[in-house]
Amino acid sequence: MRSFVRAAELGQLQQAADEFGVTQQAVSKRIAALERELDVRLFTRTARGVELTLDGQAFLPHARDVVAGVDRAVAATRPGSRALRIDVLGLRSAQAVVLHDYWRSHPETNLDVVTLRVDDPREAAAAVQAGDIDASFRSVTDAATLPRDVRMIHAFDSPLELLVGPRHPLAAARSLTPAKLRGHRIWVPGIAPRSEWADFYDQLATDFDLRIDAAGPHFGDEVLLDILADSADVATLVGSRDRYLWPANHDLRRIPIVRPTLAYPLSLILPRANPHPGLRAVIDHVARLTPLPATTWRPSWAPASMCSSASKSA
Amino acid sequence: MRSFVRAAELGQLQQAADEFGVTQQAVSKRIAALERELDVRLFTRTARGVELTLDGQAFLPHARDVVAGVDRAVAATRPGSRALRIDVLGLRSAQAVVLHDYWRSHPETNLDVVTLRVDDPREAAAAVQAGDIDASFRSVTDAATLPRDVRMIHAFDSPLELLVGPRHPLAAARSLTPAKLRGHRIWVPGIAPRSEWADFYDQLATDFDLRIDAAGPHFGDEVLLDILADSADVATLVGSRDRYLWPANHDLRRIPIVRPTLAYPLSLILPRANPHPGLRAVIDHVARLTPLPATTWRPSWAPASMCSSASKSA
DNA sequence: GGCGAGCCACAACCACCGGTTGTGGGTACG
DNA sequence: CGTACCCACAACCGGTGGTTGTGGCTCGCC
Repeated sequence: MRSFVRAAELGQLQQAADEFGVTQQAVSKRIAALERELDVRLFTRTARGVELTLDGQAFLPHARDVVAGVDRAVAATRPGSRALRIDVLGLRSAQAVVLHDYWRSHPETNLDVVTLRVDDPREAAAAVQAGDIDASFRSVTDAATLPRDVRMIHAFDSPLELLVGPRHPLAAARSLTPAKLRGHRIWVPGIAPRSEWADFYDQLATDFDLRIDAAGPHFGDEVLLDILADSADVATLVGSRDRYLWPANHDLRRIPIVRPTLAYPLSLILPRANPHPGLRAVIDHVARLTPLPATTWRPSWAPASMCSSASKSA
Repeated sequence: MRSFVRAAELGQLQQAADEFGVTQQAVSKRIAALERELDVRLFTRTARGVELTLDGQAFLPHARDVVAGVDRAVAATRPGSRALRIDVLGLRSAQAVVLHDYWRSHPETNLDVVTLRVDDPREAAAAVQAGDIDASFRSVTDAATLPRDVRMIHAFDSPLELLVGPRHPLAAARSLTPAKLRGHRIWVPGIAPRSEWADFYDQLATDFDLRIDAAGPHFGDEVLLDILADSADVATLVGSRDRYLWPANHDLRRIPIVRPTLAYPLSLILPRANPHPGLRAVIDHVARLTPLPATTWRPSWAPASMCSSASKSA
């Protein structure tokens, strides 16, 4: 395809061959192979070179697209020149959704979203330190435990919603206060002990006298959603921006929690020295997300909400 | 790359190999070759399959992009399932610009713009008839000469502007009436005798008593622009939507012509039976272009301006 | 008009890529 | 603790994709 594109631009196989450092015959065979594979003629051969046929003209932009895509793909892994790479906790998490929003409003940025698949923010910090990733969205319970080379800035707060099946007694509510959850069983599987989420739910249960069951392994979202859809007494908590309900909707309901809103604080871990230049725009973007009400509940270790002033410190 | 994408989705080389109808070892070698070429590890191998590394995660969407691009590329040439293919007279012509506008407002359409490189509308009609292209923007002086299998509908009128260099006596005008052009030399090179353009300029010269010099070969836009920029007495006519002034601007001026506006009529030639379904939207789009004033001059063979009702007949 | 200069295509040749089969190592599970 | 399953490595082999050599074709120029 590279040969085809270049030959089409130059109008000659010979020159293209020279540029690629191969013989004219090699390029001729490449084109011939391409034509054989597509079963169309791409060039009309003339005495002074080649000229695109209709099929060739139609093919050319797509071929350009492909070679550019290949270049982007290899650039995405080359340590020196690689795109902005940000770690999130799960591709359907609120962080991922916010990043996706950012990318949609800035489609020109070369952004790769990855998941480290580790719970511990310190491991994420180590990956940032090592340069494996440029930044990581995490909730850091104790900033002092981070390595010296990385720092952390508050990104945004993710408000929680209750997710229940149609037979649950709270299924019809339009919104709920935390007090209304008292006595109901809230099941949040897959929470590693002593992780950032465990701490969060511990405090939440204590402060509002809730019954949050964080035990048991997580067998995947689909299993969880299946159970919720069938159950009349199990509910779970999800971030309002989390992208759930993906497989077959299941007729589940998301019910906002208010007075106070419950917020899970998310910070961005980034290197103290030479952060990726593209990070600035991302930070600005998350800082402009609609702020939560002043009465919002946050865990004790949450950083003070900085609103849009956070971007200044980047 | 296909193997990589599929293996990443399935989490196993084995299954991917089964799908591709090759052995597991073959896929393993493909992945290994990719990793060697990129000089990164894409998968971590586990006992129950493979899992993406960070680099692999970053690479995956780009790889998906590439394979999708390849699929689009081959689809663009396959006769059965190919994209909407429309012929225009030059990639910088008003027709091409209008199509580009259309594509920008409907990025999802798979549109290929090609140039047949023939002047004669009947040749374009033959290409439409043969199925080489789905439609062609042309100015047809005599609809009766078209083959029975194709038909023609009015697309839009392209208003003309005068293009002059800074030293030309008319260079300072904000707009001009055709009468003001009288006596000035207008040079329109590259017009084949008895072509649609030749007829157009003949009538124009006659109706307004102008001096239009259509002789001489066309050595390319750059040469024409060079000559215009230097000359104090040569001007030319261009469509207001034509994408000229491309190389280095040359300090040329485009001066609209009004009272009356001079319009070059463009029709769309399309097959009478089974036109490409995507054509409807294109026709609707060009029909919605801002109409020209009622006093607009058109050549005698121009179809009556149908405004937006043209789309009905598609 | 004949001739040389550029092109591209075809033929023959050969290295190596990309598939095959066979086998071994590692991990999870009953 | 054996079994099942998956991936990697080795040896092998045909075909792809490069090379050199050559021929045909079309310009443009004496």
